[in-house]
Amino acid sequence: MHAQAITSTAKPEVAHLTLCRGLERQAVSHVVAISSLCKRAAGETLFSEGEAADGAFEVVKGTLRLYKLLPDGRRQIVGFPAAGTLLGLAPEGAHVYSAEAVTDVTLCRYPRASFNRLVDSVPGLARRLWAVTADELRFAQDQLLLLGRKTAAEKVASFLLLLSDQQQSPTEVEVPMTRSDIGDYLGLTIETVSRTLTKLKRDKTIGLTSACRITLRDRDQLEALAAGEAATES
Amino acid sequence: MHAQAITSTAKPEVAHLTLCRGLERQAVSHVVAISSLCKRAAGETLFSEGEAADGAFEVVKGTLRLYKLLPDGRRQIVGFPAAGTLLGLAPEGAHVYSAEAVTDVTLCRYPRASFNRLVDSVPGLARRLWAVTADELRFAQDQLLLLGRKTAAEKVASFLLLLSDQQQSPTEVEVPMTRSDIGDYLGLTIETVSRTLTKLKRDKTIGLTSACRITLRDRDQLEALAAGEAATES
DNA sequence: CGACCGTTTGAGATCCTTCAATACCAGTGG
DNA sequence: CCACTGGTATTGAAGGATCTCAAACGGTCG
Repeated sequence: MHAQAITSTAKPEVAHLTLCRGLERQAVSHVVAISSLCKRAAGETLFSEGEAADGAFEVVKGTLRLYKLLPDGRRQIVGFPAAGTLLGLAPEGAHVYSAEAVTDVTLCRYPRASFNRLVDSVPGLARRLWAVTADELRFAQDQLLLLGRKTAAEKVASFLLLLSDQQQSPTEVEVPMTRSDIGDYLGLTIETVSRTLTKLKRDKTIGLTSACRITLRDRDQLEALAAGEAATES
Repeated sequence: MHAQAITSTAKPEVAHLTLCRGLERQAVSHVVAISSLCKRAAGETLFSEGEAADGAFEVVKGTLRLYKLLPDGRRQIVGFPAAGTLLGLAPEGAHVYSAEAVTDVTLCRYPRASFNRLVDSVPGLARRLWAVTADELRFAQDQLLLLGRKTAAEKVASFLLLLSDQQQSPTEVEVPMTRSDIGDYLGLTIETVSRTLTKLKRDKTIGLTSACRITLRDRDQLEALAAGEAATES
């Protein structure tokens, strides 16, 4: 809980970063030239909605939460970027969401000005960034379907499968975020999240080793739920 | 209701299309060269989720609805693109949502292969498309907040202001879509949409000339509602 | 006029929330 | 070692916003 914001200028091992995939040797060296490492302890803020966006980031290690707030404090989390995710890419002005560290995180930072020059000078980079952003858009639209039309159980099932995908672990997932984070991501309250998990446990669809460690015992059932195949089990 | 799908190869007056804004004279002529006009009557399908994406479109006239379905028929509308909107831009494979005409529509179509060549050959185009997609992403994230955390009244108020913006009409909006469309856009049922509109009318916040014609009588109140400023009026 | 389709309105049910209490877990200090 | 504390998670009971089901209304078209 003790805040400790470290921003080093040490060059990350940038060659295998997401931003560099598919780039030529020389282009990669340019990316390395402008990047710097940046760390945040769990709970710390990376940037806030409305602040000037002074650059882009790539998550190297750990998990962030990105969220938007309503004036009275209602919160909607729009994503939990993990290692390999680019963020803060497009905004030509202010950040459109806030970013906090869920766990201790390491990031790679690209200052706005040099990043823009890079995009102009490296052929194909704009197109790659376009593709990345288009992927995020697709993901956001899936989330629209989830928030607008799925039930609590379907939402939670979708979320567990998302974690499973992210962690490339078909049966065992780590849940670094709190129930409150999960609720604000799925448009539910913490109580509903908790109750839904308990119900899935009773049904032997999942196992709850601890609050942050979940076993996917019946992946088929979870996938049916997440897909919305109205298979209402008694 | 009688289906009538016309696809002409007549060149649209493409010079002032969204895709061309900011492009040089020669580049514009290239865009013109690959584009074709395309029309759909109200209710007709432009493409369906899962189909191969054979090109991109720009709405020239009219309104579309883009939506995703769950297996049991639950529908989430992800957007109502109107004139000036580009769509089907990014997908390297299948469409990720279905598109239908809400009103009679005119579109400009860019076939995939030539469009891709264009993106590679026109400097700055990829970057522009990236910016367009980033804008859509931002919009989708606002919609996440709406679906996940706003009340029915806040959702409807946001929707009316969106229409007002789209139509650049501060007090009078045309509602071309049905209550069912609105409900599936806001994550509500048609009954709740209708009741909410009736309540806003009783409160003299809006006027309901007819089902598809709404007067914004108290824009401040609508904006306060849409922003989520928990101003619960008696 | 009468049928049709979308909208509005009403009454009751439901899912999820709210409020409140209890349980759990880790860290701290006695 | 164990009680205490603070924070998070779980569980319970009651309430409410929205949904479901059903009927009435209203505009359009033949």
